Amino acid sequence: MNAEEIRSRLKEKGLKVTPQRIAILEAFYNLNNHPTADNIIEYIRKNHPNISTATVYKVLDAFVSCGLVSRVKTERDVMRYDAITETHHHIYCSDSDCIEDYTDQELNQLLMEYFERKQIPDFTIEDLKLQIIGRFRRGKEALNTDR
Amino acid sequence: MNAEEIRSRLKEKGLKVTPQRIAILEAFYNLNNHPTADNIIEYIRKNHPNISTATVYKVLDAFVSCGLVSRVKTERDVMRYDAITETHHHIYCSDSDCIEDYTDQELNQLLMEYFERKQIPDFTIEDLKLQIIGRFRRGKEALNTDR
DNA sequence: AGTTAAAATGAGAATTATTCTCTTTTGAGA
DNA sequence: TCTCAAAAGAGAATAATTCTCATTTTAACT
Repeated sequence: MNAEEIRSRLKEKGLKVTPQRIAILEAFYNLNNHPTADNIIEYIRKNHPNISTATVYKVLDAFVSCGLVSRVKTERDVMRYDAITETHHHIYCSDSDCIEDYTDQELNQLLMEYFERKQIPDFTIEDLKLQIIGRFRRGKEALNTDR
Repeated sequence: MNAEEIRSRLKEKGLKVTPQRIAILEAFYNLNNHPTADNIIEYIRKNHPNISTATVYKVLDAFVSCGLVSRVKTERDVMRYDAITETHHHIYCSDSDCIEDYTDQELNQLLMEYFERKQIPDFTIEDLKLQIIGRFRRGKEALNTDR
């Protein structure tokens, strides 16, 4: 994902292109997984030492509003963000803060079919996200160093 | 759920029975849905005006540790708690902070069967929670005043 | 290229939820 | 009843996020 692609991503969403926004969106594509605001600040400060904290939060809000990224629900009091926009699910390690993505079209299909049969009265579903909570067995664990 | 039942709930979990803990657990059964620490504080202060904030947080942590309640993942920076311990899912209104419960044995079954077929390598599933995100249509909405 | 208005940024203060510290009190078993 | 570890209380401390407002920048329009 180069700078030009990032610019056009921003433009597509009707966002003004600023160096700060480019840096932050770039951070998403370079940081492994589900970063916190702080992860992003730390990352971008390497090359842009004077982007302010407030800006990062404001940009993140803007990105969330336009659907460029989404917030990840967690049990902790730090917000995490996700730049994957296609339907996917999350694996939450219960012995660390690691969150991994889980994408499987079959699961999506299964859920869609289920809710076609079982309507929730007066409710329109916009998204379905499965939280898969559990733990990785030792060995594999070392490979999952997402925070 | 009377005071005696609440006492024995606490004892079952090996927790010391204190008036504060009784009040807080009682609050869960009287407050509608997925309260925040603040909702609980507000509620219990009516009858126990001098329970401190720190105590409420400490008690909530204790309850979470012993599985009496669980934290609910949200996109906001307030923690919400849930006293339902059986497997269930959550309906998140995207236009309010309302979270409703969704319980259906068939869905649980469907998910279990799916993951029996599709194992996640080196991962042991402890819980599956579906986030059903969307919005209630007007009319019904007035009935869903969970914050 | 220059002008302009609206939007974005930066710096730091402010706020909010939560946690910590430390002293006092209390529950529950001996 | 006594004892002591655990729990509670008060308020300070912390951490993440939001706010304020003066300054700068973007992008559309000459």
